[in-house]
Amino acid sequence: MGRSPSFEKGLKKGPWTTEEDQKLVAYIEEHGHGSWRALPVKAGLQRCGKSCRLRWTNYLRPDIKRGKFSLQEEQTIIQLHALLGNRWSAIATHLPKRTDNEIKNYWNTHLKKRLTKMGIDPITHKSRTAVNTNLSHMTQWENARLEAEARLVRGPRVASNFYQRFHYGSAPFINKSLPQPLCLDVLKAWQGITLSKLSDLTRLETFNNQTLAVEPSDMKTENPKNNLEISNGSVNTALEDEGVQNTLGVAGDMIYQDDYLMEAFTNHLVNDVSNRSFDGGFEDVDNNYWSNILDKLGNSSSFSSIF
DNA sequence: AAGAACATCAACCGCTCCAAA
DNA sequence: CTTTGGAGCGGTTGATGTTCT
Repeated sequence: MGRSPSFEKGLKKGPWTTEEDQKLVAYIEEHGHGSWRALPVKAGLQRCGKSCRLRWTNYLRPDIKRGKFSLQEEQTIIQLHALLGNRWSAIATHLPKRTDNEIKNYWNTHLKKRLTKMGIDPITHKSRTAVNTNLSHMTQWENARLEAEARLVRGPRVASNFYQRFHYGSAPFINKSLPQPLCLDVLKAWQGITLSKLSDLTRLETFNNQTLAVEPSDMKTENPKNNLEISNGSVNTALEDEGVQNTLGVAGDMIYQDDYLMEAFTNHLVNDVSNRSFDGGFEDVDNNYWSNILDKLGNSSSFSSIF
């Protein structure tokens, strides 16, 4: 837009000093930021408005949570990234008190590398290892997701439409007068269910005395695609008794761990929506679709009963 | 101990979006 | 409808810190 770079106006660049921070905070606390462009002069800062806005939104704002990301935050980022791609601001809206910049940095410096180490393409979220004896039964879910993503990621516009239509309900065919159940709320609901059910599973380890082949540390950190092996049929029975077998995605003799289960659910969701949208147009995916899933999640959390 | 290599993250740049004129 | 300019987004840079050789 032809705005002059800050250096042409003799404005300061680089790291902010404590004094500058204090000036900015003091001004905004008293007057609000108002026009960012006008703010620096009023606040007595030799900075461009853009620099002030960035400093405030990414660092000085009082409602910012700093420090290490929790496991749940990491999971949320990975899941949302699988769904939304590099739309950091959209991802940030679902991580309270975290900034898009922080999430972006965290993804690039930690999560991306971790996924790569695990053999997962951080862009497509596809497993790089075609053959893995322990994962062979996951192929169906993986394929379903890939097919769905392939349709969705034909171009940024398609992906963008997908997100905007489902998240914001901004498409003209959606009745804006109704409250919009959000697809990401569905994901959150599912996440809540799987996390609670994993607590059940942990309890079952001691209940059954036939331990699942997993250490607590494996359940939460470096290897989300580790499987929980059921050591014998009695555990299966116990799971059925608990009513969590289907919920936890038991397939054959395996149970998917929480992270993978979340991803599997996302895949089902993307696939289901994608199929509907291409078969009958986006019009088919409206409030009722999300309400329906939320209802089903409230009553039953199995894949088969939802999709 | 020293310097090279790598990791982290605050900050910047260029671009797009969108409301207002 | 077109133009303008403010705000925000995502990619990238570079200063600084940490680890490795």
